[in-house]
Amino acid sequence: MSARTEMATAMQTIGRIARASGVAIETIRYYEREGLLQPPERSASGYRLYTPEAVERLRFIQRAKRLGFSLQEIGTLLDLSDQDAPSAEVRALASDKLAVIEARLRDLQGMREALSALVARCDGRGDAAHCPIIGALSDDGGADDSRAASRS
Amino acid sequence: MSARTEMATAMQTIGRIARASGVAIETIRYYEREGLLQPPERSASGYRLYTPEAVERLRFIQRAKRLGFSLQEIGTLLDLSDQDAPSAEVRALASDKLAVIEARLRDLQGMREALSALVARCDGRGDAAHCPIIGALSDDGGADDSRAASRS
DNA sequence: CTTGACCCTGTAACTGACTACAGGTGCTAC
DNA sequence: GTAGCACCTGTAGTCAGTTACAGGGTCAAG
Repeated sequence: MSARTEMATAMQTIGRIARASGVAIETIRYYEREGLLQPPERSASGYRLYTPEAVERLRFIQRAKRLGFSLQEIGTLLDLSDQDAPSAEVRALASDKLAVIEARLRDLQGMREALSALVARCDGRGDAAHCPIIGALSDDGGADDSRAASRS
Repeated sequence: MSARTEMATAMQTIGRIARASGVAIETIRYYEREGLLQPPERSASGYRLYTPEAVERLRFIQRAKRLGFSLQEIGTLLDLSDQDAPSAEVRALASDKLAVIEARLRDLQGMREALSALVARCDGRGDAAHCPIIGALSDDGGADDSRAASRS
């Protein structure tokens, strides 16, 4: 195989595509088990032999992960892409995920607000008994601590 | 149960404090194993008997969870509170957590922006091969994608 | 011919916060 | 006196996404 013949496009072992993609070897095998990568060819001795497309597929997975897709969703995305499904399905998946991310954002914004209000109210002097943070966690609002409410 | 004797402030079984706090029985036992709740008294037959403060402690845990603290951190918070430690330590824990939440928020905002840009670019017509979402995940190279480049 | 780097399979460990189950005892009500 | 809950301990399973072995076989270099 000197220069580029029409044949095999320089098959690579798992270690090479791991380095090329930045995905660990074990993770690549895991993705294969999970069905995100179709089983590659094997050499006579059983080594996995990948085409360069495998690196692209791994990069696809990494990008989708960065956008917040789970591996399962990424599997679906790859299937849709492989089968050249209607792009509306891809869009639906993406906008569902967007909605989830936005919900999570609202959640976290609530946490941030509550927490920063507490941090602002605590000057860091005195001790925990008088700390507004502990106070807020200990009891909802200004309820006096009497046992009047005990009822089950 | 002859009316209220002077003694124990109406000790409750685990099932009752579970209902009163909204925390599942198994979870309460789990918190005990994890050291968030100190082991309660036991009846002669070995049943856990809780004081009403246990419900408050469980509510503390729930509130802290809602603010994004891990159980381990909540354990620390409870210890600080129990030992009446300097409130600066509580404050430090809270502001560390705030920083983590803010970092996570920035992360998610990045995801949201990237994803909503993609969703906006896909009109849901045509098929996956021409879907800008798939395109963006498949290859960083071209936002404007000309077919020329990507033949693997 | 022997290192030593690389690859294989299969299975277990890890994190965090639970949740479930098995196998048993105690309590309450009819 | 017997259902049928509530409770006990201890262990194992769940989710997601890896990561780490153990115990081998393969390959290129010296």
